[in-house]
Amino acid sequence: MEALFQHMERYIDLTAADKDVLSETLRLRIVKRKEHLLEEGRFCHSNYFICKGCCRLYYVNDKGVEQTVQFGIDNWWITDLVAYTSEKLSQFYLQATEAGALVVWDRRGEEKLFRRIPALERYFRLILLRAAAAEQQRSRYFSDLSGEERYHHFNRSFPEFVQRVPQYMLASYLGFTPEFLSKIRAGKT
Amino acid sequence: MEALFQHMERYIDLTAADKDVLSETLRLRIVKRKEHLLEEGRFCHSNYFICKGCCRLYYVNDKGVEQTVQFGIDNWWITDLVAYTSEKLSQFYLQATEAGALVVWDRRGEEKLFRRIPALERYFRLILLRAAAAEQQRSRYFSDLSGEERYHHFNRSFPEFVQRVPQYMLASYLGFTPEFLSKIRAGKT
DNA sequence: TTAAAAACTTAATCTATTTCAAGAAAGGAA
DNA sequence: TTCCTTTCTTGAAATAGATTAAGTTTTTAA
Repeated sequence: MEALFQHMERYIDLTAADKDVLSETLRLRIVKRKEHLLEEGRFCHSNYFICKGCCRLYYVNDKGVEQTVQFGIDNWWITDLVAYTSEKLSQFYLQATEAGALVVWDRRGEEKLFRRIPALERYFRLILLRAAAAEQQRSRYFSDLSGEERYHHFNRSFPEFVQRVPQYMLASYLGFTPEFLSKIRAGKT
Repeated sequence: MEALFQHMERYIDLTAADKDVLSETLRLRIVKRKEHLLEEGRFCHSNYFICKGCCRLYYVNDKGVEQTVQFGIDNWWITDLVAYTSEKLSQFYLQATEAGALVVWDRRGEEKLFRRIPALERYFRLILLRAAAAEQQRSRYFSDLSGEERYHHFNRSFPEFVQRVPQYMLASYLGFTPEFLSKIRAGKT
């Protein structure tokens, strides 16, 4: 929980009272490797802050193949935002790819929190802004680079991360097949 | 400007005084077809609310081809978020694809506005949340559908919009070449 | 410590999409 | 209207990456 406070304090000021309110309202969840936080066809009541660990948002296509659309690591928020905001059934799975600890932010009770700690509006505005900026960049790399270039670029940008997840998850995130990633690696290392 | 107030009031309450402050701080800008609001290599001081019209964010790749990464129409905000938030030089062009009217939100003066009208934090949080949710959906369609399917899906979802922009802009936005789009169209309609 | 499951590799074949090149149509300005 | 620019079309040849299938290596759980 301390990890979340520190993250928030990068963007806003929190009083001791604010932290008490947050501690009382939010709860910690310990997850095992491969544990699901959300499955397709379920309602999504929570947004998750990753204190420690790695999660991925993925879906399963008609052929039964898992496609990862987003990764989250320490100090990121992750959830199925469509399901979370619209109260519709989720079209995604949310899974911990390694053991870790999360803070669970519940949609029910969210408004109360925003009313009690208005600075949270700002906090989420700012992290969503960062995410949107990152997404514009990613859009660009995605259309500008070939699959192979995309892999090398990602590898250079996040070398430690590439070690943390299975290749097949990374491949689908980067927009190609695991077999192709295997070839890229064979060609260069 | 009235268009912006109406949009804000979908998410937050605005007093008459709030509107006065906004009117005094923000300014309206009329744009012609093809007019640029931002060019590569420039600083980006503004975020734009499109009252009426259509804009696109694009870059020019090594081959000199324009790649559209985002469209905005009536009631959307658009800018180069990396350049806007980091105060670095822009890597994108922002262009009006048709004549229109925009509200210019200036970064300098932004903090003052947030302090005077704290509800704006919430407004931007909520629209960024929507954008992030839409982006997760888009990510999914992008990896799940073939180029041709993506075009048909987009065409079905936004039929009126497809008429509004040149095919080559749409093609790069959908992730393929104008020639290919031409062939898709020839094949069906 | 071992068996089973999960993850990765390799190679041959196949295909969606790109590239190139040239011409046709449409649109705007004069 | 006419010209000039922009946008769109068409077809042939090339290619990045997918698919399939089988085998190998690594990891996990018992």
